[in-house]
Formats: sequence, structure tokens, C-alpha cells
Amino acid sequence: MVLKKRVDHGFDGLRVPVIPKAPRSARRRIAFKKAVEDGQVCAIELLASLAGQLLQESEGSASSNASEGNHHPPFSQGVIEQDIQDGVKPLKKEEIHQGSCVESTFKTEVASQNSSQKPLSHTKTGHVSVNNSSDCCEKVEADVKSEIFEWDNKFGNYSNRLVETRENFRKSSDGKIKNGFKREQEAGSSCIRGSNLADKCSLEGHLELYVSPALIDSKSNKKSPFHRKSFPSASFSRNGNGIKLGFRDDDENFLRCKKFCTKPKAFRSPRRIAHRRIRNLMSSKYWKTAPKLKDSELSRSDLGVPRYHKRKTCYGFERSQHNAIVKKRKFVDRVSGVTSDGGFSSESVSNSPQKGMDGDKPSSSAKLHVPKAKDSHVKFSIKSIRIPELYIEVPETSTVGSLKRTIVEAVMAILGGGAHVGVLLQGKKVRDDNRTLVQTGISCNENLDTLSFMLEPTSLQASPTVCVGDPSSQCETSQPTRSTEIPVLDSGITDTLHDSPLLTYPGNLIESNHESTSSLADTTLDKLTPDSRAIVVVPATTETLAVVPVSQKTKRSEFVQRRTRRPFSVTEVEALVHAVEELGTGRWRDVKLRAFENADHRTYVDLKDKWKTLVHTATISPQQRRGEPVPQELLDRVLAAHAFWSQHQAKQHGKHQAGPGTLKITEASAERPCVC
DNA sequence: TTTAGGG
DNA sequence: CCCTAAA
Repeated sequence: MVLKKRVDHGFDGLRVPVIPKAPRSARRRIAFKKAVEDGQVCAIELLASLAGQLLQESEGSASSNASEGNHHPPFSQGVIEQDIQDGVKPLKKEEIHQGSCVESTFKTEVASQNSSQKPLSHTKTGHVSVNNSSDCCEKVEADVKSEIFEWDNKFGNYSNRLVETRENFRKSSDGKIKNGFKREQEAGSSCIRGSNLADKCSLEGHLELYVSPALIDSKSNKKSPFHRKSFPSASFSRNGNGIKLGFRDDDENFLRCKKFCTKPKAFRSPRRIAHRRIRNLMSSKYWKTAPKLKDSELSRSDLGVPRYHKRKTCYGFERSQHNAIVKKRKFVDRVSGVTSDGGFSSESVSNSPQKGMDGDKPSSSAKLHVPKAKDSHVKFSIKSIRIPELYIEVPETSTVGSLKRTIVEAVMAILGGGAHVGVLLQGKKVRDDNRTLVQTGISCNENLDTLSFMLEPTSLQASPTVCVGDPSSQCETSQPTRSTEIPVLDSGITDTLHDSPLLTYPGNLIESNHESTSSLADTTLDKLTPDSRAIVVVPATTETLAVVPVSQKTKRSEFVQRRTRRPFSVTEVEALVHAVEELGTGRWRDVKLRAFENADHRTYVDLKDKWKTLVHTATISPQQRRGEPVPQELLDRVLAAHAFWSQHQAKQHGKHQAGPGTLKITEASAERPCVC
């Protein structure tokens, strides 16, 4: 969750649902980790994640604590308070290394809503700050301070014991982490809950953040020494009395940031490097899972969604035939269904809003939260914040796996690109950020029920999302800002999908506390797969294409995916050869226009590359050739044309525009391409 | 944006 | 196919 807007005046923070348990699935985790490593994650996101993690854990512990008293917190909320400084900045290593400091306060609460008698309030507030005073990873200091109100079995209620701990970790230049933490207990606290957030950016240089708090020892009331358990790679998993949160793959296949650490100067363009790394990685992963399709099939599949916008020449040929747009909504709500969930299904979340809203806009439902003493404060909880509509376009022939990746990317694009929170009150967007809650009317209990929030992409290019829910009323893209120009898709689709059970996210679906690497995406998709009809396929039109913006250059957003490999068919080769024979090499754009104008997946660069390989293929022995064999006849023509044009510098003779097959050859030569 | 080449 | 320096 990215919450960048600070709510002023007595608003003590935005409560957000537990941040997705740091990506549970390997894939998501990897993506997230990558995003972190590559500085594509805002500090606040990271913090939010940490906070969420703590929340979940505290909740978990609370439940376990209370388990004896058969208490299971039905829900909980976390609060991210925006007292951060650089939280909005991407957590680029370079920046971190330069002494940036980010911090955020969070508060988590576990409430025993329905479960009877017991008072609700297992709250935990904490302060997380990450700062780095010196350069590089050499010194990363992290602080986690937490205060907790714990459930006290002895008294059968939540005691107000305030436990505060603060720990400091820093990594010394020798690459080791020093947990020179100090614990601060406040009088009266009888138990300690330690937390630590260490940047274990070890020698390899990769960034790993761990929050290993909740060393609850409520039972023994004993000071539980802070156990610095080894940090198993299986982060995010709970282990005994401690939980860990980290960004590390289970498979230990993380990217190193050695480059950044050891060669701070080699900055050619960190961003670029990162970008590239991601691409490469993605591509490699892609290859691994790429279906073995036959040429014919391959030529029809295309996952290069993110690329379309990039191409200048976008013809809607094949696309209109094979691509589909999958519209999906509400897809990240309640990613990690915390423990059980009373009424936490996204269903309850999308509780339709007020009239005028077509039941589509509300992105979250706010609920008055048992207010406490502080009257001047408006308290409420947000069960869930919805991520704006996502339009995803993938060919029918793409694999589920690729679809998952696509979605992950889309989400990361949103989060990575930062987002704003739009506030909707009674269906209307509250645009004036300067008004107080009272002035806005958000203080009334009645209104709180109609208060909702929605994440909104900050940058227009980076918004692969569009709130389409309700075409009639302008997108609730609050930000008076440059709300995207993205055309709203026809609502028919929207409606159709609206209630698709597959598009919702039943809280109970997500559970798997275990190692199951199911993630939101996984779960969702697994669900989707069985009934492909849940995916509304819409013939893509040029128009819809525009809706699949897919963050482009937006700094940190997107993980561009490598285009699907689409081997040239003999027919295409023939066309290419023919065109080159006429136009010569060096005029790829013209070749493209002449022979592949409608093949939007073939760029002039592709053609140029193909020609290159064709020449090479024609040069090597047939035994060494791979892939669909190209008729020798064509290869011969390739060689001939290549020889000819390389000798006649196509460019120079620019005026060869003559008609087809009018290749002028002054000096007769055997090389002369045969143009019938 | 295109080309031309290296990866 | 990707990435980019050059043009």
C-alpha cells in the first residue's frame, strides 16, 4: 500500500489492511524484492510492508495468546502514519546510501469484533525508521520501536502495558551486522517484545530487511532475550516465537547489488542497469516457462503487452485477432488474508457505496472504529483499499504463468510508481487536500460509513490502471492532477466482470500459512483458470490498446517483459527477402512498410535482425541450422541480395524506388538478386 | 526515429 | 530479441 497523502488535522493516520504479507509466493516476493533492490519501491511502501508484517505477526501472536481463551481477532488494521520524510522517494540504494532517512510510524490493531466479551484492542504501534548515514551498504541503520498493548491472559483483557523497545542495527563496514540494539523498557512493562530491523546487506550487497519482532514471551513474563535467530531464507514465515520479514527469495536466487556496493562509480545508469537486469531476468524466467509452441502457434501469441505502446507503428491486425483484454478488478485487496477472517472477504469490502456510485467506485469501505477517548480524532478503519482497475491484455495463447507475471508487473507498476489515495465521501471525491476533516465532513460518524479510499497512480504514464468502473461519471481519479487520458473502456465489460466471482478475492482463499507459495496472483489465477470464461475476452481494438498503457518510461515502474519469441515463418522470410531484394538493406523502415505493414509485431529492427540471421543461416551448413528450415532457394536469394546490396550500398542509391522488381544493376554480376 | 551493430 | 550509440 502506498499512502502518500498525509491527512491533516487530528487524523491519526490511515488505517490500512494488513499489508500483504510480504509477498508470499516466490514470484511476488521476487518481484517485490527486486523492486526494493532496484529502488523501485518507495520507502513508505517498504515501511508499510514492514508494518503490515508486524501487524500480522502481532495479530498472529495475539491470536495465539488468546487462543487459550478462544479468541481470534477477526480483523485488524494497520496504520501508516505519514510522518516520513523521504518515504516517497524510491528506495534506491544510491539514495539510501547517501544518508537518506525514511521512517514511518505504524500502528496495528487487532480487534475482537464479534467475539464477545473481550475488549478489543491489541494494538501495537511502532516506529520504523531506516536510515543510512554513510555511503553504500556499509552502514545501514535501522530502528524499530514498538509499543504494544497486549492481551493479558491473567486479567482476561488487554492490559495497557506499554512495551517499548527499540533496537538498532547497523552494519559495520566489515560487512557484518551488529545488533547493537538497546532495549528500552518503560516502567511497568513486564514483557518485552523485541523488534529489529536489520539490513543485512552483506557482502554480496543485496538488501535484506528483516523485521523479527514478536518474540513474545507473554507467558513467562520473562524478559525474552532478543534472539537473533538465523534468518532462514524462508522469510515471511513464522518460526516459533519470532517472525521474520525479509526480501529474499526462497530459492536464494536473489539479485546481488554488488555492483552498486563495490563500484559506486560505475554508475552508468543504475536505473538502466537495474532495468536491464530485470529484463534479463524476466526473460530468462520467461523462457523457462514458455510453452513450446509450434511456429504457427507462436506466431499468434504475444505477451509483449508492455511493448505495444512503445512501438510507433501499431497496427491492429493480429492483435485484433488473437489478443484479448482481460479486465480484472479488485485484485489486490486483502492479499494475504490474515489469519482467518471474519468478514474480511473482499466482498465485504466492496460493499457497494452510495447510490450515485454505480456500486463501482468505492474502493474501500470505511468503518467507524470503536473510537477511544480521543474525541478530537476521527477514527475509522479501512477494510481494504482497492487498486484501481487494471486492464490487462494478453493473447489467448499465453500461459497462465505469463498472465500472472503480467499482473504482477502491472501491480508493481502501480505501487512502484507511487500512488495517491483518493478520498471519497458519499461517493464524491474530496479534492481539497487542505480542508480539515471536520470541514469536509469526515468527522461525522454517518459519513464515515460512506468514506472510502482508492489508490490512484501518481504518474499518468505509469498508470496501467483506469478506474473504469463507471464510465458515466468521470473517473474518480481524484487527483486534480493529470489524471490519465486513458479512455474509459466501455462499461459493458465492466459490468460483466463486476460480479465475476473469480475477480473477487475471497479472503479464505488466500490462506496457506504454510510454505505454500500461493500468492494472490496464484490463487486468483488458479481460480481463473478453470473457468476461462470468467475472463472476458474482448477483441482488442486500437482504442482499447490505448488503455493498456503499461507504464512506460515512468522511472520506477514496470518490469518490462521480453517479447514473446515469434520465429519468422517461411512466408515471412519470403516476404522479407523479396522486399530486401527491391529495397536493399539499410532501409528497414521501408521494408517494414512494404512487406510487414500489418504485422505489428515485426518492427523494422526485427526485420533487420532477421535479415542478419538469414544471412548467417545461409552462410552456415544446413546441419548447423536450427528452427524451421528455410528453403534453400530463399537462402540463396538472401546471399545474393546481401552480396549485391552490400556492394552497392543501398543508401547511396536511395532513388531505387522504382517499381518492384526493378533492381537496377549496372554491373552485371552473378550476385544480382533474382527478381522475377 | 532510424540505422547499424554488438550482445 | 534486446540495447544503444549515432546519425
